[in-house]
Amino acid sequence: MQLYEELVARGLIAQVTNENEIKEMINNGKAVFYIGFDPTADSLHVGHFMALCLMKRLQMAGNRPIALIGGGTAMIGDPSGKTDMRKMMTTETIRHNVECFQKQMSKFIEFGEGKAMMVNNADWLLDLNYMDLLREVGPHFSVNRMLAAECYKQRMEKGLTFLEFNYMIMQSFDFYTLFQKYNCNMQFGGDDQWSNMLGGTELIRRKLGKDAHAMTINLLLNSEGKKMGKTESGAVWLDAEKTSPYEFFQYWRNVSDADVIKCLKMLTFLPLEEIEAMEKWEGSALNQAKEILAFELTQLVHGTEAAQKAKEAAAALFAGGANSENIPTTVLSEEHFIDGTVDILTLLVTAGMTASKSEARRAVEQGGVSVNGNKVIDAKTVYAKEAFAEEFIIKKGKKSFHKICC
RNA sequence: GGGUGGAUUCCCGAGUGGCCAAAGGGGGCAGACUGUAAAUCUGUUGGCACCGCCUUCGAAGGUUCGAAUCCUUCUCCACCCA
Repeated sequence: MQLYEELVARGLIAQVTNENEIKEMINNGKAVFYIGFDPTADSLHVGHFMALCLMKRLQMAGNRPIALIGGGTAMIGDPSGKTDMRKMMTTETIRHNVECFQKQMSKFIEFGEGKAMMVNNADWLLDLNYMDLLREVGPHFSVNRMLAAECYKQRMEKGLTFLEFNYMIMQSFDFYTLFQKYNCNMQFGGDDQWSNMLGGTELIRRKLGKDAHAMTINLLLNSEGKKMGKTESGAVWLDAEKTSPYEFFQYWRNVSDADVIKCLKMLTFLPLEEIEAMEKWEGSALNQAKEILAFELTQLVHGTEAAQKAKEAAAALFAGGANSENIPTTVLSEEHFIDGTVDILTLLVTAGMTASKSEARRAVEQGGVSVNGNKVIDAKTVYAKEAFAEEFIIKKGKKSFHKICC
């Protein structure tokens, strides 16, 4: 099976400008393609991970990847898929995020001579002259058509500023620039980027009379149609500091039945035949598939050792509790103790298991908290310092574990 | 620039002088059930020293015994006119 066919089989491809030409190009390693990443946070997340995997697959087939970091476009903020106006980011934040992105990306993709290339669109966007730009690309964009684009349509109800309206033009200008500088003839991205990407191919055709291509990958949606990779407390980050390998593992271990196979196909590098075999598993047997999914992904993101540890920690905890080296841990310091003791509410809050003492109290009162397997009944329960010499594991609800030591 | 309507707790959205920490829904959290899934049912959902106190209804002032509700100014948003 060739690359393009595999991408289709994995359910990755959403829209393409010209199927035959794209197929021909990427299957034969003739594409120079780029994917843009706007540094809107200080860590990459799962959506970026998918794009990076795609990059890797294409690279393995001999295509040349360009990772574009949007140090310039982040100054504007992409309105696509957003219902509200974004807060403008400060230039310092953007610069910091760019650095974080660069560091993380190098872990997934090999950059260097003859390998992948990394560029920052701040390098050409920041110094643009307004008049020159207007005269150069302005005539090639129809406002009527832009307003009809899906990504703006949604915003016509809630409001759209001129700043954000220009996002499409900047992204188009990126493609136009890369086409000229590096012969970049293809752009990939999430499906929400489709109209922005077409803006680029259009601009290249009008300005240079040449063809460039665009292809989008499906967004990772769960069976309810919501974007995956998000939890209540925010995104699932690739940075181990922001989302620990254990939490990362657990996120994927807990996907619903309906989503396992899809995730395996879209996110892992496991051979399709293997995944198709798992498709036949039913009921609780699917738990095994979830474990494989969680392990594979944790391994890709955090390495084999971390994945192994996360898996063992989870197994130990859910099997009954003993020997759990690798779960999230909080170390207490002197100021947590009053008269040599700490109360359970303080522990829950300090461990970050609840946001406030009130929430902690509710959890205890509703019978949702246990320490080393024993249910905590009284919210006023206190623990002496000596209690932490032994293993001390708090469990909140069914799945939330945390170790406390001194 | 002129006019109109709006800003409510995580989100949507009720509330137009005291009975408001604020209806209802969504989401979250916890319990039961279970497979670390889904569905369902129950409880809960501002904070704290928790039968009491404190802080919230865009911001700042004011009227009043008392304001999310009334007045003034300001900020932001949508719509209409230019």
